[in-house]
Formats: sequence, C-alpha cells, structure tokens
Amino acid sequence: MVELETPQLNSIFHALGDATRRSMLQVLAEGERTVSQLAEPFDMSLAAASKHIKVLENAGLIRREVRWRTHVCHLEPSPLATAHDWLGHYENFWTNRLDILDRLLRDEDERAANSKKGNDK
Amino acid sequence: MVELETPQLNSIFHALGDATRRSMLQVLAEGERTVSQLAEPFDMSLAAASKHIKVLENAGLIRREVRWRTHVCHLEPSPLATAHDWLGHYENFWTNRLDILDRLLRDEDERAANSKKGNDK
DNA sequence: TTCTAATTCAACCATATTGTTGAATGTAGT
DNA sequence: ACTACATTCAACAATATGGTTGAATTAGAA
Repeated sequence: MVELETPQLNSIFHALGDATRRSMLQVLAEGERTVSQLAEPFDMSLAAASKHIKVLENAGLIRREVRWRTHVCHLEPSPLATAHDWLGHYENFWTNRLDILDRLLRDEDERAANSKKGNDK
Repeated sequence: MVELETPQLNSIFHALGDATRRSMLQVLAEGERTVSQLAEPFDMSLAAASKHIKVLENAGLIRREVRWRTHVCHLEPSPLATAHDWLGHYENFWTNRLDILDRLLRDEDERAANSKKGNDK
C-alpha cells in the first residue's frame, strides 16, 4: 500500500516543481480567481499562463467552473494532501533523530554481518 | 517569509516528480545503498540510473560518501521536510473545511465590495 | 448581425529531460 | 604493469516542457 498512487504523484509533484504554478496555487489559497486574474502577475502571454493552469488542472490541484464567459478556478486540496502524506511517510527522518540513528545502526549491523566480520572489537 | 526558498523547491519537487527517483528514496529509507544497488531494480542502464541519482543529489535529497571505490548514498531528510512544510501551509484546506468556507466567504465579501455593490440586500 | 472580451487552439521554436552506447576514470588486487 | 570493478563522462537521439504568435471559439451586448 506504499506506492499505489504513483501516476498521480508524478503529475502532482511535476506540477509543483514550477515557481509560476506554485505561485498560482498561493493566490488561489486566498480565494477563487479567473484565468486572466491568475495570469496577470506574470510576465508571459495569456496562452502560456493558460498552459500552466492546465497542468495544475490535470494534476487535480485546481478545478475550473465556467461561469459566464470567464473560467473561475479554485484550489482542490486533496492532491496536496496526497503529496503531503507521501512526504509524511519520511517524517521520522527529520523529526526523530533517534529513529534515523537507529536505522543507520541497524543497517550497519546488517552490512557488517553480510560482508566482512573481521573488524569488530 | 512565504516563498523565499523557491529555487530549492523547484529542484526538490522536480526530483520527486519521477517514480524511479521516488522509488530510490524509498529504498534509501531502509538504509544506505551503493549506486549499483540503487540501480539494480530498474530496467535501465547504469548511466541512466546514475543520472537519476545525480538529480536527487542536486536537490539535496541524498548525500554520497565515496567509500573505497563504491559510492554509498544515504537519505538527506531536510529537503523532504522543506517540501512537507510548504505543503503543510495548505493543510487547513483539507482538514478544516470551516476554514476554507471562511476564506471563500471573506473573498466573496471583498470581491463584492470591490466591483459592483448593487446586489446586496 | 456585429462587436467585444475571455479563453483556448495550432503551429512553431528553444531548451531540458531521459534514455542509449562506448570510452574514460580511479582504485584495489595480482 | 595488468586486470577487474564501480562509476562517470561524452555524444547522441527521442520526447517533454515552456514560451511565442495569430487564428478560432464562445457568448453576451449593441
């Protein structure tokens, strides 16, 4: 049950790997925005911004509601939660230093027993 | 203090956006591994795996210790924590539904006050 | 119908990414 | 000096990504 959601994670992390898109998400955290509102802060064509928005949409990070002739986007938090959960799987490694030490020592033992066992004591 | 770490996040999220690399991190969570050990499960050349490892290394997600003639890699948790923190910034959106409702309402008000104020009451 | 606005589509270009293969590097053992 | 091993480097190819511009779409307003 560890890596079943691989394809989702690919698109989610890929979408997050671009500063423009992360910035768009931050704006959307303050409330819904139209495509042109999302595009406005960036020094790029509307078509380019539209592509970024589509990447976010394909990753499931935002949803779009076609309202009148404008497309209103809003944050969809569940993929963020999925990514957050995946990272949380590693939480012990940065919070509980004893845990990582324990793992490293356990691994040392294993390797020592496996390869050469002449140097101990 | 919200988006100061942008360049790091670019490389971190980009590195995480590939299933091969995430899989390598999962193996490294069990203990250190050499380059060839990391490459072994994958149906690709050693050179290709070496490139993946370099991507992880450049993102700071792993560190490498040249031990004898083998390169031993181990997990470096801090960038994972950075990414986790960034995502945690959105935690309210998937845990506390009241919060998101609050935000949306606040935004509604703001927008209503800003554009046309003829429809209220 | 025609005008205008918001957005996408299509074609294109430059660069990045991911993979390949074969040669090069560095180091220990013989 | 030679061999064997672990890894990287270099050159190349295929595909993906991120940007551009100009035309197409869509739908209300005049």
